[in-house]
Amino acid sequence: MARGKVQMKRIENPVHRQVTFCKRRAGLLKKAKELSILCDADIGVFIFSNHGKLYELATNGTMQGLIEKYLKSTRGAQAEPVMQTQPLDAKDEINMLKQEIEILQKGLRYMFGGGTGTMTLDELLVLEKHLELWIYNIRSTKMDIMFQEINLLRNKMEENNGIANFGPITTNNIECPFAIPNEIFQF
Amino acid sequence: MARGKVQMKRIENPVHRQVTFCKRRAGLLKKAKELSILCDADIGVFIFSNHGKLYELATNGTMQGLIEKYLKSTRGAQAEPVMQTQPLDAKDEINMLKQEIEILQKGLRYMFGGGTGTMTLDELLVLEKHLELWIYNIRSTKMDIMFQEINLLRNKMEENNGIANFGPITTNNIECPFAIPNEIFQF
DNA sequence: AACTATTTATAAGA
DNA sequence: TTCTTATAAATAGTT
Repeated sequence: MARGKVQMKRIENPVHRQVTFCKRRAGLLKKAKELSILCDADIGVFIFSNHGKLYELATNGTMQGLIEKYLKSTRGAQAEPVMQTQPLDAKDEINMLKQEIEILQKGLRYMFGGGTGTMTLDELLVLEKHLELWIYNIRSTKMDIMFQEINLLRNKMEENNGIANFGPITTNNIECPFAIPNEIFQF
Repeated sequence: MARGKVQMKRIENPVHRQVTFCKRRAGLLKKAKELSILCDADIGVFIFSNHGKLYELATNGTMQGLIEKYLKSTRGAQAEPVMQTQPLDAKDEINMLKQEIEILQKGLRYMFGGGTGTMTLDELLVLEKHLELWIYNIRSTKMDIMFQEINLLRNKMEENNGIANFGPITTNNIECPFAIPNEIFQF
């Protein structure tokens, strides 16, 4: 467009092509932005260079949002390639949540282990002890909850029959390790 | 850009805006096509007019294909066949993951709050399972490390005495559940 | 839509 | 890449 007309075909010289790509890419994105502003339009552009690098512009909100809008818009007309936005959203959300779980777990590791991803034997021992304590606490709490529930049940029964006689109480995997004093049912 | 510079803001006159939209839209799509041809790039453009009408260009293949490429590119190397999971499964998975996150977060609070929070029995069971798995992984890792160390030690001893005879190997709480073949000490 | 007067974009060179 | 500049293209305002 300057210093000579350009032939509309692939530029074979790679350096030349790269330079032109840079310049025209910038130009295209600028034009897109201008159109969007002047005419209040919503525009998405993505450009993959011949080596696969992505350049993008979404004039309003995110590219994700625009793509969804696009898919909605097209499926109305075509009636067939439908129902694709939902799975996309879902996939995204799942990935995000999985990442979040990763992070939480990493966070836990940091707090207990004290840092690195590759832990030493000693660190592992410390972590293991922490977790064992944690599980112990969880099991205690489970016990507490079950006792409370038994207590409630017991009180209800008392209203009718007087005090019943329970056998040994177990939860999931654990037998209650101590005798349950009757006082526990009486506050 | 001719007969006067243009202010870079929304054109308020609707007729004027519509005309400019037409002209510049054509220009943008032309530029996109040219860039694609000249520089061997893969370009997607979609334009929604302010009244919601869609204009699009996909320079190579379909917009669908481009969008998939885009999503793959932005999502990192996940490279899944993007559009095919069942929405219901996805929703289920999302809910499960969300619940899991809740539980992990509560678990953190629970641990650092010194024990009791307000976790339900079911939540405690889930957390317990997490921790059990975690401990299992820790113990596996410990095993690996110890085997490695034994291996090193063994090699050193070989330099002096030849092959020694180890008894059953145990780590903290777990006895090694299988016989260790002598070959393991010989690379 | 067509027609220009101008502004922009940009090819080639440095 | 970036800058420069001659020229090709795009396009704002008008018809």
